[in-house]
Amino acid sequence: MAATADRILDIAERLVQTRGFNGFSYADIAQAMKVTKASLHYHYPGKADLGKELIERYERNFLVALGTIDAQSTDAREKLRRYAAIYGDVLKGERMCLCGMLAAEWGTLPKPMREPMRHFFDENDRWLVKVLNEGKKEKSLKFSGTATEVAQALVGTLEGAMMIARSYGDVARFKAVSDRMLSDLST
Amino acid sequence: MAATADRILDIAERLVQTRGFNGFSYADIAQAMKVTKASLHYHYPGKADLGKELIERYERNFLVALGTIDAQSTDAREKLRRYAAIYGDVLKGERMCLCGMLAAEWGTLPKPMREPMRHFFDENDRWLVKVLNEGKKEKSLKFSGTATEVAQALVGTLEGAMMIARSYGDVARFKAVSDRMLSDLST
DNA sequence: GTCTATAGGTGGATAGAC
DNA sequence: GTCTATCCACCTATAGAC
Repeated sequence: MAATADRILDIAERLVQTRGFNGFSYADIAQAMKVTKASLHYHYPGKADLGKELIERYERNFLVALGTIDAQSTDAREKLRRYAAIYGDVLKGERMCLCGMLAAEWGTLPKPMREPMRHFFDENDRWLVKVLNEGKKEKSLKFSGTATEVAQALVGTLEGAMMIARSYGDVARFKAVSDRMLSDLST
Repeated sequence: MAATADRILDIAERLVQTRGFNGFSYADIAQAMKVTKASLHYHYPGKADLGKELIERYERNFLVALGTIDAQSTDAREKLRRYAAIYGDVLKGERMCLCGMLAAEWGTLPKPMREPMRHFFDENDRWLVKVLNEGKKEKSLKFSGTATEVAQALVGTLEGAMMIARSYGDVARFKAVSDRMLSDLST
């Protein structure tokens, strides 16, 4: 039954985004679901297995959201605005980006989770580079340097600003940084 | 004897910067120093006490470094370049910024460490705002929006880019983002 | 200040009944 | 699939000898 496995992921996802991968245990999930720890091991034998699934589902959902942005936006500037809004919405839920959190925990992250985590950022870069070039061509965006550099700066800024704003409990702080960045890129 | 207490901080600092506050234990420090765990508790009764001292020393050292930059730089643009270089040097040592790491672990961070951690960022902002305004006045720097917004964007970008670059083992990736940001602010 | 010894708890994980 | 029961490693922390 995928339902249980998915509920586990839902709860684990929230825990990682708020407390980090090293900051939660099977016991936390078990308590939230009102099952025993042993049941969880049936669905995900080890914590690293759970973590890997978590990242892969998160990336799938993220890519679907980017597809929706592509389908519904009129220009590249609007796409970028909506991209940043995703991060803002996560922060409003008092969460960090799942992969931003895991990047911070890189030093202790189980091997099977490392490559999938970077893959998330690679896909983000790929989409952003596409949008940035599109925006330059249609003249809704302007920037100096390569699109790749700008894309990486963009992700870095959003992840970093999010992380710091969360520790101040101040979503407006994130919004100010995000808006300024977008206006700097706008024609 | 301050020497032992300081050695403990040295080792704990490296551990937090590489593995996070939840990613190391008294046993790790004890092993590295070749003493027992019990000895460490004599110097720092609880892990939160150790963490608090860690942040406060880190901030003191950081502020000294900023003072040196103030004393030795010819203009604000140069100050900013050297500020970013501090982050780059930390990353070259395969470490994260201590407080960037703790910001990611906000959700599980012991209460006594929270305010000191934010104080570090407040002091960074304060210094950056001063430098940014100075640079605008002397025309070595240019930017839109308020100096506070730019300062917060700057710290966010450096912390975020650092975190992601570390997970790629790619210092050049950080340097590219950092350099681009500085050139965008330069006249 | 540092040690031995240990308490009391929690971590991830497994065996085997139902 | 979920349970009870249990394992063992590790965690932070303390008492008390030296």
